[in-house]
Amino acid sequence: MNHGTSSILLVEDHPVMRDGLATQIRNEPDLQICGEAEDVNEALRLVQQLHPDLVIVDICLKSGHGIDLVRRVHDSDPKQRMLVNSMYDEDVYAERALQAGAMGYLSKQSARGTLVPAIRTLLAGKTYLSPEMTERILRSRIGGRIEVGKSPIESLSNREMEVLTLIGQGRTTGAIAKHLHLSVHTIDTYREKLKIKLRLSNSAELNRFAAQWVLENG
Amino acid sequence: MNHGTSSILLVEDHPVMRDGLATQIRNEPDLQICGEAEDVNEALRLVQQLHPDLVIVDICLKSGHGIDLVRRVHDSDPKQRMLVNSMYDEDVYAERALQAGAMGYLSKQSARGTLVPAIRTLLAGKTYLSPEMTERILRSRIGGRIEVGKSPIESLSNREMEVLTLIGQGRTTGAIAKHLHLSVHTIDTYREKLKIKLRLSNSAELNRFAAQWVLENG
DNA sequence: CAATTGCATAGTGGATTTCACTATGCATGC
DNA sequence: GCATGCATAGTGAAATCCACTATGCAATTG
Repeated sequence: MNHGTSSILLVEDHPVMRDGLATQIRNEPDLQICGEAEDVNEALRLVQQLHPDLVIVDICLKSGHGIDLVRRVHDSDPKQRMLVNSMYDEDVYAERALQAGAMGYLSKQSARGTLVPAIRTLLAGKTYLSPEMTERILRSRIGGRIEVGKSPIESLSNREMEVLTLIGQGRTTGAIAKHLHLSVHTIDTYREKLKIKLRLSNSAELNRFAAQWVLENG
Repeated sequence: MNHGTSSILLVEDHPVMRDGLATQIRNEPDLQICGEAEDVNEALRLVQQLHPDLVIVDICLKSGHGIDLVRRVHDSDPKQRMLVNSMYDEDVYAERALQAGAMGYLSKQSARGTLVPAIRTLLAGKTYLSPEMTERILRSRIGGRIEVGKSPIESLSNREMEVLTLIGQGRTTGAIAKHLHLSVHTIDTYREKLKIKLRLSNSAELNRFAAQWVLENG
């Protein structure tokens, strides 16, 4: 597959962002965009149908999380190459993305012009990470020593993080339940878990923490 | 200024996103990108130097917040037209952006192809908001026109402001009542008053607003 | 001056959320 | 196979939210 053109599927619900990715990719004669998807279901369908050489997934999609998509694609085809593209400042999602089955992670900080090298690295069957991320992950894996400034945020599960974000956007328990198609009891349980993990003593503090967190990180 | 080409300054620290914006703008012969900035200081310098017809500002920048930039530019030149571009799902920033002095707000949800119409609307001296946002804002201020630059915070009484601060510190209704030696009912009434005056639709939004306000002021 | 308006305070009652529990099914890991 | 963690959901009592009404006191205004 490497000697012809390589097909790329874009999963991105932000139109301007999609244009940005497309523009950079179209400059490369041997790369071709074979499809675009805006949500998880559409993306899953297209992956099955087109079997692209590479899928580029945005972390945050309208319906459902990018990480979910990565996991589901990885479950159905562990060989599918996926590059996760994050718009957030902080790399709270990097390790999660890799664990879910992505082979590369591009953060907002990534310098102009890293997209194409990242794509080529993945197409060559290798893993792409920014130098900083590589450094960070290696240090945390090998040393095992206490990481300075490590926030309890990182101990949150994906679902917990998702709920935290929604709380921080000022949504009611009921609204969150509806949004995620879950019982209010379930959201309630997540709130309790969040309070324990983040060492907050009541709902008011959780709301405040979530609001600040959303302001500072996506 | 409207019969020649219009100059646009991009303030965006995400390279792919910048490409996306640039691609769409370059399709229009009468629009010209006169500069690009990646952080607040560079942006301020370029605005002073180039006096562009329009500045497009991303909400979240590496160093400092996009809203800050909008406020600072607005303070130095209230006539400068600014369009805020948000990558977030929810419109937590929309009203803040307008209050800070922006004349338009594009969210992630904005349909493909709303960028150029938004630009033209601003260049024509009008305000651009998505239909949903317009609806939302109009509903919350029936009769009153949109006054940018004036915060509803100013309409709060001293006691109301005090309660807002305490809410933003993450305190319970009960805790606030005890702290101020008042009945919980009274605090409850203040909460309701605050929601009305600040045009928030429920308690969750009030908590979020208060937390953000305390972060930035108080 | 009487009337209105705004503020601080507090109550009622039904709907919703919080909070501290328990519980099940499914993975992962040792 | 047995512990641990995650996602999900329920129960019941306490707290809170939310939309009302209400009172007393100031300042403003016609």
